[in-house]
Amino acid sequence: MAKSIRPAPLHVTLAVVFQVRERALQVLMWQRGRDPDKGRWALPGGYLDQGETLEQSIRRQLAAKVDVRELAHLEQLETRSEPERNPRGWELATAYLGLVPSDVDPAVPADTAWHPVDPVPPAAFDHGEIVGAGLRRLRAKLSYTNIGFALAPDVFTLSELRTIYVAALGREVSATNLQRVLLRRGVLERTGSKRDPGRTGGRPAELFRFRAPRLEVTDQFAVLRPPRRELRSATR
Amino acid sequence: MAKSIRPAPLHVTLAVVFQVRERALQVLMWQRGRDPDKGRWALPGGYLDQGETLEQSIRRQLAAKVDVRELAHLEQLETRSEPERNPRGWELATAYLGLVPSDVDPAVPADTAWHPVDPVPPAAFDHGEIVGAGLRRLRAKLSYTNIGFALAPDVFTLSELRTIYVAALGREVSATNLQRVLLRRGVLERTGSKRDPGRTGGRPAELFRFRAPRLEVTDQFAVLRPPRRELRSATR
DNA sequence: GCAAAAGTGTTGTGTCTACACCCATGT
DNA sequence: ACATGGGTGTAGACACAACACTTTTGC
Repeated sequence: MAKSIRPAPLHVTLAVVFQVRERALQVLMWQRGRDPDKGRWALPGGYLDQGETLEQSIRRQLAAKVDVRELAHLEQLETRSEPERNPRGWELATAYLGLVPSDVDPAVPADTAWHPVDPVPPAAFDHGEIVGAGLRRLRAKLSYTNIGFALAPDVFTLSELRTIYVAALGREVSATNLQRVLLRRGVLERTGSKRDPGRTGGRPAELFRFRAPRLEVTDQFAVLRPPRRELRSATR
Repeated sequence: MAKSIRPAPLHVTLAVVFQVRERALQVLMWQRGRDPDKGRWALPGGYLDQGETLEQSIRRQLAAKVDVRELAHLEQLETRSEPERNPRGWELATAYLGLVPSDVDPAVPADTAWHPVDPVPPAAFDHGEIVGAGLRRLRAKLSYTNIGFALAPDVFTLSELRTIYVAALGREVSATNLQRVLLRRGVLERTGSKRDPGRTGGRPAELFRFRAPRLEVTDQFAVLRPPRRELRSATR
């Protein structure tokens, strides 16, 4: 068979793992101890093993290297193939987007840390561009899907959710309108219970939760909508 | 170096190439002459060569196999990795979405043909799912980007454009509203000239063209829009 | 009572669909 | 004249941002 003589590239999986921490969107990276790009920050990941899928591979890398089993969402981002992307040799990389809810604090190895994403930290190889791609994907999906569930705790007040959206989108979001948009779409639901106000007082906040724990498109036909008849029978 | 002993999967690139032909969205496939999956239809593509990028690879495959240089748009779709996806052995596949304007008719080899996409033809391997992914991507982008430029001729009447959107979306679209939506967004512009009516008469149709020949997001903030102040300064 | 925090009422705006109507041509 | 295909006017639906206002607590 010709298979054994055909050259094949090495293949790695990488993950852009985001979490909202201290009111900022942060990305998990580790500091390279060796050349090339020694001292720069790299995305977690590693080589694909024989017989595993890309998703199994990135889950394995994340579980082994950074004890992140709290991954609430994981989706494929893109596959990079520039021959010069790794100076050591030909290597393809398939990147994933991972999201961790804001109420957990995974233990990470000594060389690994969370970095605010606003200025992307000096990154190894093409990892800075990959972080940018993850950021664009996350921000887009925040407006037309329920992806917020993967960044938020199980239950939360609306001002907590607002903090998360502000951090992730990098701009102001009003709690008033956030509530109405997400409730109307059926993305959020009220739990019925309330949170005790602090010693500073104030009206007790209602607790909400996301209705579905999986990604759903909530605003499928933002524009160029199908005729109303179809909408009513198919979507409603 | 450890590189030479690490097992790496073979890597192929595939393309879902769509064109609107005879008022239907069709996909380019070739019929396999050998097992596995002999007689079933497969997407064009082939093995990645050393030192080339995925995009170079799929462009080479398309140019060599099916003389499609009229590709008006090409974007990466997804990378598939299920170990059993090719029974002959471990093989990853990176799929691309390609679009051909409706006014050209590329010459294709004898084993290759266009297939209406409504029932996806009996496909080899996981190619049916890949066609589905391409279809979803195209349909979504038709509503929030200018991607129609890649399916339409350089200039066209609105009823011609309507035919293309109807075929691609698989549902009714009114020419009236299509015109207004696309004109308002600045996606379309009038050429100033008109098309002669046939011998059947009728008011001569204005000719339009897409303003930009590259993909642009035209409806970035479909929902959860940023505050008006930011919109005015940044977008307008 | 008053400050603080949360939630609701309401208005205005922009963008879309739907449909009636008007326009320009060939026969 | 009138059939035919193309374009416009306009009303209504809807979802959103903005902001004033009300509710509920602690002190």
